[in-house]
Amino acid sequence: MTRDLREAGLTQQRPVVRRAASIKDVAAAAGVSPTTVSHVLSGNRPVNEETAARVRGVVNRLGYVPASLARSLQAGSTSVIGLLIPDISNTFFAELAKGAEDAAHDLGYGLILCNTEFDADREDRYLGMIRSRFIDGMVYASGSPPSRRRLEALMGKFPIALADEEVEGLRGALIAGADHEAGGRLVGEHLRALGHRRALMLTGPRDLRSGAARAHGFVQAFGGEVVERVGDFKEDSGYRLVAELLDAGGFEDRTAVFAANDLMAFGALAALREAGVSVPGDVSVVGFDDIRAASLVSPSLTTVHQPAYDIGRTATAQLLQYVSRGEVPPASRHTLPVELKVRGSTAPPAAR
Amino acid sequence: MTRDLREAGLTQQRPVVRRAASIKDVAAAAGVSPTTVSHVLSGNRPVNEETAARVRGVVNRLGYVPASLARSLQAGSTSVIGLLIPDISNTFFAELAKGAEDAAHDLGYGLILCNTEFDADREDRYLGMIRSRFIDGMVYASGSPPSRRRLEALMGKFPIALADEEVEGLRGALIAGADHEAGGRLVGEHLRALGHRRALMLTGPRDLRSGAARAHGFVQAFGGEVVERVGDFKEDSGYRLVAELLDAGGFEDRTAVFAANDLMAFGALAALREAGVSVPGDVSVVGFDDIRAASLVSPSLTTVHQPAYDIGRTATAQLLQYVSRGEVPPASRHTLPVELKVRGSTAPPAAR
DNA sequence: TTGTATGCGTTATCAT
DNA sequence: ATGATAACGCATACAA
Repeated sequence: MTRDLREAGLTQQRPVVRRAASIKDVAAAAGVSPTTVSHVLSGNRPVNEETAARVRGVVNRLGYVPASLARSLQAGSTSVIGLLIPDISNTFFAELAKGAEDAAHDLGYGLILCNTEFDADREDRYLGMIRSRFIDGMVYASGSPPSRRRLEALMGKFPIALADEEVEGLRGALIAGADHEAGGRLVGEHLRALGHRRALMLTGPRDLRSGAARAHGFVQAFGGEVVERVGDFKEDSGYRLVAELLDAGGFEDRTAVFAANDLMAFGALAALREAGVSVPGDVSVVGFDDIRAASLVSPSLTTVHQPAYDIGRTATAQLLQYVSRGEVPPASRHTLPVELKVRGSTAPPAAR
Repeated sequence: MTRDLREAGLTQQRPVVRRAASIKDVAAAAGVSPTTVSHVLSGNRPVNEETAARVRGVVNRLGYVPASLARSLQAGSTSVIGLLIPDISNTFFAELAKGAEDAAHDLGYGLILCNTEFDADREDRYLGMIRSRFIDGMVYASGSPPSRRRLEALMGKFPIALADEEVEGLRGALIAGADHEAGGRLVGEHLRALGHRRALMLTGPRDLRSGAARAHGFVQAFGGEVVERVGDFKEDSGYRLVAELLDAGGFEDRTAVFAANDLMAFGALAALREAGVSVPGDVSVVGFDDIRAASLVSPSLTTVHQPAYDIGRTATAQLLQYVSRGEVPPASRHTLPVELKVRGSTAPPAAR
């Protein structure tokens, strides 16, 4: 339903924006040079108080606002950076984005949202913004494999910081991320302490370091027998993987599932419920991320809390520290602590 | 924990970014004029194929990418717009942002994320981006009251579209939003049909049209006795309002609560649970928005689904339709349909 | 088919 | 204390 009020005469017809006042217009109206106007506004050099007052009057009267575009061209930087993420509607990335935006805003930078939907073309287009120097830097929070080579060529030439996800085989990067291995370890210890000995692990795509680290920490600390299945971090894949195993009888007497993220854990939960398997009575389920929904589902999900906000904030703040000085950030890693949230989806295995 | 790998010698020392190649550099290296380079790249006029090939070779060799900043200055527009929202970590706005980003991307525009945290200063700073013409337009999705006058001055002068929220007293705007009144009506009818006659309504801030519309539709369709309490759309206020009423005995024999958004409904749910009031046994609770968590809480929340993605997408697509032609959008309203999601938090009132 | 000159709006440099 | 001029990097009107 669309209603156009124009015909109702409720709005005046002035479709085309008229040219905004420029510094020249102000200068002419105030009887001074553009240089003086510039200095009145910037305070970069002393101006006679009377002259300044006159200029300010004209500025107000004309509603003059300096064109930041021209300023950027002259300065060689835009004070805008990009944030590249796969999916803003995933609360993990939304929190990360919030941290990034906060950090950017604090330092006077704007943030362009580059939502890729895991689409390589889209990612490429956004990476083009940094090559065309429309943005001063990029916080990159998506480990989608196709772009690694592209990223490699950019990094070192342009200021890029990695958030959350290490990209396999990428050297020399500034990165802020959670301690994935410790997270996996916490889960392993928790399940082991509860008495579980046979587990199913749902991993993320093979080429993501974070996933490997989670798996490694888990397997090591758990000590028991672990079967791995590769998913894609989406709810569907968690569902499918578990359902398939259940159907094929491959689940056997496994009593625990560790999913590499909460979404896949939700999928696993759904598959188990449909199959009439009780959680945590028959099988315990653990996720990773601690997105908001994790504490709301029933049973509530035991998971590893990732400091998404801090990851975004740290990556951005670190990046800007270098960007603001016109430098490319050096390789360094900022590891943020994780925390195991024990909730209702884990319990000791049922006695057999 | 921060580890700097620089000292480890793992990265080469080239801190400062060297000047990128410009069109002049390409022209000189190819032995042609900048004009020709420009035309080879833009295709705006025919160029001899040999010349063009030579130019392209140099472009590749030098890694030349046109500075979009300079292009924007010349063109008078940046192909970037802003999206102003109060809180990206609220899934409603995250979905809206996704829709906006999709629409912007489809039309070749970038989107600057302006997260205000309901902070007026922050909002002002972001609105400044449009005055300085760094962005070509703004999708405004926050009805925080302090800025109405500021907004009024901008609208008509700059391309702004309102998403989701009508700002009270603002005329002449392009707006895309849900059918709030119909939503309220659906809830009223639902509760009435279940047999409820006395309800508590938790509204949003007084000066938001959407809230008023929801309340109006609800009160009218419900027909019974309604007590209203004003909240601020945050979970806390839903909790506080209900807890206070419960403590003061003001809840009386009310059997239903309609919160103007899901967050407040969650708060209400928590307050009722703490007071030992069963939902939906003793009291039914209804929310508004249908954020992801609504279907996950226990009991799952009956609520009105708002098409957040569509709202963001529609507002943005409409705005860009005018922006791309250098026009200021005319007043028009795009009303998107809502849908009642009946879940576990509503039931007939207990017989007394 | 190609080149020259000009302008976009600002700030820095160099003069006065 | 103020101004003239150049430069940022590109696109285009005009000329050849």
